[in-house]
Amino acid sequence: MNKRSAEETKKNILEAAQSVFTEHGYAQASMRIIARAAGTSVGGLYLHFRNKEELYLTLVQDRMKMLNDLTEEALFKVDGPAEAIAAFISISIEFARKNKEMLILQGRELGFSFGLDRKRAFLRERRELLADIVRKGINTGVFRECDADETAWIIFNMLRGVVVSMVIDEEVLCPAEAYIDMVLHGLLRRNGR
Amino acid sequence: MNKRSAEETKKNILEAAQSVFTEHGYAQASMRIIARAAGTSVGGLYLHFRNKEELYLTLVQDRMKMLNDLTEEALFKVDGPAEAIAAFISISIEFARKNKEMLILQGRELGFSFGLDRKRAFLRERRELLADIVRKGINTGVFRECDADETAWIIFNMLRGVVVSMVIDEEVLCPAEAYIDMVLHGLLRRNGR
Amino acid sequence: MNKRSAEETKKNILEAAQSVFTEHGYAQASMRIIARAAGTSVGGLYLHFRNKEELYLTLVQDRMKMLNDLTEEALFKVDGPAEAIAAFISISIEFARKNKEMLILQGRELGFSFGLDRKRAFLRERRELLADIVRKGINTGVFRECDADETAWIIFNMLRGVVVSMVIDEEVLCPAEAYIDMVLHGLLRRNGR
Amino acid sequence: MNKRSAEETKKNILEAAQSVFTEHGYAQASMRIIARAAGTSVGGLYLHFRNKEELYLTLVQDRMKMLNDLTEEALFKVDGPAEAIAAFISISIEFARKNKEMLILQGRELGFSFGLDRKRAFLRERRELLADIVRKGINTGVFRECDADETAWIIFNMLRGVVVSMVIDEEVLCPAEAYIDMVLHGLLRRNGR
DNA sequence: TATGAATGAGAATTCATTCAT
DNA sequence: GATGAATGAATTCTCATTCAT
Repeated sequence: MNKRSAEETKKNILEAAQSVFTEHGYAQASMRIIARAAGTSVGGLYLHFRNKEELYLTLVQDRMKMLNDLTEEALFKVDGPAEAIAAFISISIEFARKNKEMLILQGRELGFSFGLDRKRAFLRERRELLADIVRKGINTGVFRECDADETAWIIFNMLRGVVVSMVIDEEVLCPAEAYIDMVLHGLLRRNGR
Repeated sequence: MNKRSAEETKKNILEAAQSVFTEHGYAQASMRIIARAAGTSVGGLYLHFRNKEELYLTLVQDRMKMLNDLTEEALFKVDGPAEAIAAFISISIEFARKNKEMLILQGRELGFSFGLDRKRAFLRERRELLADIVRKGINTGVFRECDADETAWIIFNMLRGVVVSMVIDEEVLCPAEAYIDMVLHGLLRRNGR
Repeated sequence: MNKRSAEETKKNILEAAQSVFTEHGYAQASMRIIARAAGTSVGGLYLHFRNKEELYLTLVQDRMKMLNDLTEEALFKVDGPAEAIAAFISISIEFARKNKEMLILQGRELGFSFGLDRKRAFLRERRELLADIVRKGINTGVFRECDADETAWIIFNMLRGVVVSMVIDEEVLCPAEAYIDMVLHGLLRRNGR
Repeated sequence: MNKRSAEETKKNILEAAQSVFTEHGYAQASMRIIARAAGTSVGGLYLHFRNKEELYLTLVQDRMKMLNDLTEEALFKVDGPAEAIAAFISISIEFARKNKEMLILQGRELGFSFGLDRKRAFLRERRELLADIVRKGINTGVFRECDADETAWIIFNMLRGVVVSMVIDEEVLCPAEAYIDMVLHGLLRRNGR
């Protein structure tokens, strides 16, 4: 086969793997099942990925890049820090809705290999992106004075919790707007409101 | 051996199991390793727990009860909904700091047995507790008008995200006060502030 | 405890063991289950029997003796070889009905230990008893000329088949009389009949 | 490896398994031993059979089919019910001599799965075949009046006893003719004989 | 005597990975 | 490149037997 079809096979495998990982979890997803789902052979998997871990991590990288691209694109279209925060939250929740467990099947199962480092780098980057937005909001007087890094952590963890919720709760999620509202306004009643 | 030592052994096993589960995750924590960590034999494990799942679930039940007790106690001492929210958040984060992964090693790995149902019931209960506080806040005019259930979900998921963060990030957490602040005040600058 | 109650305990254990062996088979009958059924402890079992095999074999010896006693008693009351054959068959089937698997759970599972030898001796003895009856029948002209030993084997195996049937078939057995009839008359139509 | 060698391996395994089951019995025949005997690995066994039970049952099905084929063939060549009975007995004993324990290692050990049902169906079928022969013998006046079903049961159980004897007794068997004679003539002296 | 917790070898089964075809 | 049979180590779990109490 030529390069193109090799690339296609790889894509096939990744898609199949995602659905299998999503359904069974990492440990319970056997290479045999993934191969079958991808319409290839067990050996075929090893032609494209050195081992199970690499297959999994490739998948994760893919999603991380995808989320980064989506976020970048959305922030580009947006004006002002409040809108930026709103966009960040919307994109994150929407993405999570579509990729669910992919985001929570964590490196812990994989034994803290290099994959975790990359994930951490990715997470840090996103947190810093958030912190930048917050900082800008404070500097322009749109947001109240606060520690931008801490605030970024908080919003970020809130979004991670949404992912957990999707995996565990089997209930309808509340809309992204509610999260945005909470972040922007908090709970306390405002004067003159 | 007498009953006392049986009870002690059980406690030993639970403690060892917690540390092994915490370090390796559920799937990678083998009964052999747990037995070794508990200073007992593989067979000994099965003398006290019917199987791996029961061992794990016992651990989880323990923590759930512990957290419930702590929360109840804290809320009893507190005045007003804002303080109640603050207490709920503090307690949750403090507890998570001490129990880490125990709260995130999820049912998916265990095949969605009754264990998951109990966890869900536990989570629902806590969410409802939160919702009650929020409702009271709204009714007394302390909190702004909002959907109490949604708000409870949001705060709850934020706290879950904190747990995830503890498991993954290996970084210093921002203090509970920051979370409380965010929930109570939100980000936007208030008039006259 | 004194000797009497020790003897009673032993009897208790044997009875419990029989019912457990009968229900689970030898391999699946665990000492724990037998102990529980006997209302004693696992250790208690080993106070009365050196090991599982000895417990089982004791049981088998008991039944063998019981069957021998019953047979002897019945043959004593009977006149003529035809009646003796009939009695032997009746007793055997009746006994099998009451003791079922005890007779078929065989030494093979136990690794051909000395137990098998005793069983074989028992079986040989019974076959010889049958052969004696047949021989007497031939000598007195009641039975036709035939090889008495072979005939004993045949009748004996027929009775073993009845036991197998009880274990496997879960159907109503045909009455002992039918077996007796077959043995005495055979299938072919007789002249003048 | 190609399909041919897969098929061959399967055959190898079955042959090895038969000899191991025959020697140790079902419960004591471990997959490790069977694998070693088949010159393959433990995992290899599971490549061809879902589990131990399936491996065993495949073996049993094979023998059942073989015996059915042999019987059918023999009955086809034979004239009259007496000869048919004789053929049935000869074939059964000859077959048992060659396949020994395969026929007696029982379903009880296997937990009464579907395997037992098939065995029972097989046994019932054979009993009915016998009953048909007997019925025909009665109708044509060759056999005396009797209950054909009961008679079939009796002959059948006799043959099962032969199998038991082969497994247990380690002695020379008496020839099939002796069994045939007993079934056809019975023990009692006939008039004018 | 009696108990039952503890032991550890051994069972069935799974599965990532390799490699001859 | 592609296949899928083969490997064997690792997993969970069972159980006869021992022994401190």
